[in-house]
Amino acid sequence: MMILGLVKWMQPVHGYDVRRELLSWGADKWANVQPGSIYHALRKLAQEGQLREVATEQVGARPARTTYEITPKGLDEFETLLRDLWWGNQQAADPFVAAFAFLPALPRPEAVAALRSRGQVIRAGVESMRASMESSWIRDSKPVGVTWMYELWIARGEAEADWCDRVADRIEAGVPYLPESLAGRDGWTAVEPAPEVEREPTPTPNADTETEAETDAY
Amino acid sequence: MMILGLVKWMQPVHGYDVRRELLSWGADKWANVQPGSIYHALRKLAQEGQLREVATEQVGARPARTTYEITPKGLDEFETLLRDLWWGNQQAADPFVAAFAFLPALPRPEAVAALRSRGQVIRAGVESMRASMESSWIRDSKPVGVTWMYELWIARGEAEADWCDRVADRIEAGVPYLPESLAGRDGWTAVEPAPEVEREPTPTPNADTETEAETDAY
DNA sequence: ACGCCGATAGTCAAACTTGTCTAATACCCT
DNA sequence: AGGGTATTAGACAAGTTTGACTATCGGCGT
Repeated sequence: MMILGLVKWMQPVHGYDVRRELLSWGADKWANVQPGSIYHALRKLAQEGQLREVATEQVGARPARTTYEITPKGLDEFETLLRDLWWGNQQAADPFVAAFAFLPALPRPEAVAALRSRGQVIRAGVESMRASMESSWIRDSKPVGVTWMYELWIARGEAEADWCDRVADRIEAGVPYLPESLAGRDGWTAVEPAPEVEREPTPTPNADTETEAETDAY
Repeated sequence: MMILGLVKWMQPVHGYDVRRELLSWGADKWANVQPGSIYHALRKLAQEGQLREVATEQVGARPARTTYEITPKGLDEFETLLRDLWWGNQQAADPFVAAFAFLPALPRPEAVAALRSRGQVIRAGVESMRASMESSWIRDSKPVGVTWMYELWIARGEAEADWCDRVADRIEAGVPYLPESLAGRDGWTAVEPAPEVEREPTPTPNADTETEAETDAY
């Protein structure tokens, strides 16, 4: 419950504020919270007694906005939730890994190309993060934790980019996909060769905050 | 949709088979596919014409089971889906990062302890993965891709564990959370000191068997 | 021979997410 | 002043995921 935490820290807030803060953190990318979910979450939390409605003002004929603040019960819940996340160790779901599981379904040259491209994209992302980490804007207008988070992403990114290259090399070298014991087995026939259009690293829209280096990619 | 791929490779299958295969891959952890979703997915895919119902047998008085196989349309869809995932680069949502964002809400000593513990847990996981990678069972009864996936996890894990230690050191050293420019600002008051119950590193995650993960809500 | 346990196969309602829509106001540029 | 765009707040329906639940069959220990 990110949202609980945000309310705690921005008290009292209305949904729109929460939404903006989340987006400014880029949290829609790394937490599973899209703007659309916020209001529902707020209402549900309020109804569970973890938040309390504090006021409902209306400006002109615009939608009325309701401000919330956290209740002791909510604080409590936040605390345990936070601790669970800090102490617990859960493996995040990664769509790429899922796709990688189907490695043999892709023609070798394409797999190699994809991995190489991925490696590059990741490295570019790492670079751009490193840059914005050093930018003074981040450095002295955001809590240090933000920088540290960047460091984590960078570390992960580097590890992953290296892995991409390593694996690409192996695939290129023709390492067989199956151990001999299963050699005959197929069903793992590759998908049609390739869609002739050569792919370029999909231009991922990025850049929340400034530092708009169009060096794309996360 | 992983499931399409699985059906392609195990054709013809019924839901339960898919479920078992997924669980045997541990895919409920790293893909977002819980057993409960499978049947819904199958029906939806069938209804969209990407799968075709092939038979419905019934053994005794047990629930009837329906077997599916993939259609050309499904193959097509799978192909593009697969390529999107291989080429696209999307940042996976990570609950820990979300929690880390609330760093200042935790008393320093606890944050340090939690990070250290996390580092250890991750290292232990890495070790156990390394072990099962070397085990002959994996080596010659599973596709090589599996080993490579382990390598990825190991690389990531090592990067992350190091990061944990680094950050723990800094927090311990008392590095301030906010830049001076924001020094006065609070609202980031830490949560109650600590629930005196000492936490222990969650039981070391074992690579090929179950690992508990707790649900987070928003 | 009998009861218990785990595997088999799948259903279902509830919870959660998400993208899209509305509709008024503020801002900007010429 | 006028017209276009962006911002402000939030509602909503549709789609997905999930955990909990059924009910049967096959073995295994005793």
